[in-house]
Amino acid sequence: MAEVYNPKIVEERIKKFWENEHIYKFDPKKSGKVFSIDTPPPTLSGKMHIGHAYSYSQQDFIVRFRRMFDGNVFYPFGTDDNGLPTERMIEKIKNVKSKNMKREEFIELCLKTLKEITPDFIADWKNLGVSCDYELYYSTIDDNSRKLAQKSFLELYKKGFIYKKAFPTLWCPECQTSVAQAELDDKELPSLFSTVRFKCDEKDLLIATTRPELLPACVAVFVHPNDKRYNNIIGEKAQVPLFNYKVPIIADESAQMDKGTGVLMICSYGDKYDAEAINKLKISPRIVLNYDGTLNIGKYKGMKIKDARKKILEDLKNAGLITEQKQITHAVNTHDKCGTEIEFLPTEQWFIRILDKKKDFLKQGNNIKWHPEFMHKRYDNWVNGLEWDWNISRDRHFGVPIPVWECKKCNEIIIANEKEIPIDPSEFKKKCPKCGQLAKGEEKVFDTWMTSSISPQIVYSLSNGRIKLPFSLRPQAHDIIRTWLFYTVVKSLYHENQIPWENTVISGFVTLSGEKMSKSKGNTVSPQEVMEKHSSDALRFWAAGSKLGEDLDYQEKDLIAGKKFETKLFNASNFVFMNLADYKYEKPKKLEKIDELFLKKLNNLVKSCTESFLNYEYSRSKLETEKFFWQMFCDNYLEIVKKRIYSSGGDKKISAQFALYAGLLVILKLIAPIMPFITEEIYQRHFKKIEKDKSIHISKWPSFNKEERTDILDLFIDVLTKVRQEKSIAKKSMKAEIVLILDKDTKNKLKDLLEDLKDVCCAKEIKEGKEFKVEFA
RNA sequence: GGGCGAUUAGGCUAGUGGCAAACCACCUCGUUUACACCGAGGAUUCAGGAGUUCGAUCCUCUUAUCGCCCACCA
Repeated sequence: MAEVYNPKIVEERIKKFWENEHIYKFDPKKSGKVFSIDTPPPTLSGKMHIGHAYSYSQQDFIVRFRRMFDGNVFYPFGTDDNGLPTERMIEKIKNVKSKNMKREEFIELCLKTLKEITPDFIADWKNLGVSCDYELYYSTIDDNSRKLAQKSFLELYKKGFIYKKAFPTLWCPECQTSVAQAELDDKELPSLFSTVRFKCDEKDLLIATTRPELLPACVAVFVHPNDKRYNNIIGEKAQVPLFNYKVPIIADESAQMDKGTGVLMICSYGDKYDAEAINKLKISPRIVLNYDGTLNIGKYKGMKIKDARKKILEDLKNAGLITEQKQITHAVNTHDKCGTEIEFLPTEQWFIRILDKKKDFLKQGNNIKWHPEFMHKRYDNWVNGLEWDWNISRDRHFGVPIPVWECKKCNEIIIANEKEIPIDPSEFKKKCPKCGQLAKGEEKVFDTWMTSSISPQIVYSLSNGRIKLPFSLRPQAHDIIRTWLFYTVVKSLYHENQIPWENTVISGFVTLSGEKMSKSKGNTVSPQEVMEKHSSDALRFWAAGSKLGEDLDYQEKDLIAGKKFETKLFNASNFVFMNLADYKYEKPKKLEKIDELFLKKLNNLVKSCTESFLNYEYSRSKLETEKFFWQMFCDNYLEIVKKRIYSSGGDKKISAQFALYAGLLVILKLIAPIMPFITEEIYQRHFKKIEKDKSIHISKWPSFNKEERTDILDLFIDVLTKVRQEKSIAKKSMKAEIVLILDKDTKNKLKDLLEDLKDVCCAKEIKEGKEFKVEFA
């Protein structure tokens, strides 16, 4: 009984081998070109999910190819573990609320928890065979990252790109922090659209709203200047119901006549346009919301927004102030981290100026090569739609502190000295150089993207100057084009006045029965279970099944296909080496014609796969190699040379053995980036003693010549197929003996291959006749 | 409403200006000197319309459906 391939044991062993032998260790001393990767640092949140497995596999295909092709890759690994996502995770697993804890206490808990969970988290990446140099490691909260993030702030501040401003900003009442435009999601939510009775000179002025709780925040009423219904009251005052104060009625074109009643209520602050209008008209705002999303006014004080809305509607109704109500659904902006509806609150925040540089960002985008190209448009689309400068401050605890002090007396801003970073300014006061008073340290921290957007600079610092900026490649998924990718471009432009990387490859998503996977829907697949059940190689094989940027449906049978491929590779390799027992690893004096043709075909495959990989088309390469291996190598070539190997000797046999050895090795190398474990196992078992490279993954990518003609072999296969067809029709065994009749032309073309044709067709004789025919004995 | 993408066999996906493809599933057969599996063969397919072309699944326009991103939040 043949040995069965056991991926569970093999993959574990191979993984340890790579680790112990430091196969993927970056060698700064090695000369020549380095292919450098700005690896995405996954957000530390429990476990790797299938989307990670999908996109990290895809980037690893490319990197593994480059390692073999270019000889040296710089492939670091980091974890993104600060800021809101990390806080939320810690709050969840430790069942705490950061806002209820002392800052130092919470930070300590975060750091301690991270230490506990990080190794297990990274283990998933290693299990998947992602070939990073895990010793080139960073965390976005470690000393070096904090230092570089603060340094980035100091530099940009000095260059005038950073400002602090009190401004109605996007605010999440759940997380109690300001957020950035890029952190907004849309949600379709049901809402009650109520028409409310305002008064103007004792006459009703009807205004429709979904936010009655903002009535006390109303500071003005807009009507369209051309709206005949309201022309006559422009300049007069309207009385706000329930709260009984007067606001001006102003003509403004932003009021659309066909929406609601055509009268628009301006509140501080209902949305961005309210904020702009109030700012433009220099009206003083009426702030009715607290940071925690409760109201601060009258009898509604302390109520949450939704409760206050209910209560106010009730009170309006009781006072007969509602004329109409209908249920609608409308899209609202929510916070992508927690799903809470976003509010606008005036707070002091730090911003990086980006709105005035849109053209430059578009230009930078043009200088990067996008794979696939259409992802570039998404970037342009985002840049064109920017409406806010980048808010980089968050009112939270666990993040990189903002290295500034502010003197309350003279409003002087004191930035940290570059020598003292990383620093937490909230821990002590600093003397104001102007007035000598003690200035208070900033308590806000940076948005996590402030740090991850300098990932190229962070990993550059790990390379001791061996790497050049820009990097060769940034791989990532498409959901963070507007954040990670965009912000990295911003930083590189502002700091180094260049693009961060020459290329970017963007992965798609994983779906299940056509639907996007998400925890809330509960339709997720655990990559850990898939690896356990089907092997990491099979998971990667599946991930190689679609192109860059394309979504892929998860189907278990694809995993089974990968597993079958492993079995086939394993068995074919064993079979080949069974037949190489007496082979002296020498070249034959003369190659048999068919062996030569087979090697030419192999050459063409190498050429095509190399071109595909260079073009980031790993799926094309995988498909071609898979087909070649299964059909050309196993089903045809092995069958063709079997008899020659079994029963002949001398140079004829050596010729076949030579081609088998070379063929299998090349196939293994071509598929090695996709399935690193099994190819390594076979290499170690059979090839290592001859090839000498410590690992197949640091061996040289097969070389190739120009495209070779193989028509004769194709003709040979055609004839073979036809013979098999005849046997199938006749319901005969493939081993049934025949007499084969070929037309003169065909027979002549195949004259050097007739012996092989006889062998593989089990033909007693090949005769020349009028046309193709198979005769059974 | 704007942008982008997709639509290929029963399912999931490749692909090409010139015979439409792999895998799984299905049907028929064969297999014991690699492969409790493997092999051989078979049936079935380019969303609809118009245009460019000798020729379109591929290029252009258009319609429809689906997905993603953005905008809309009175």
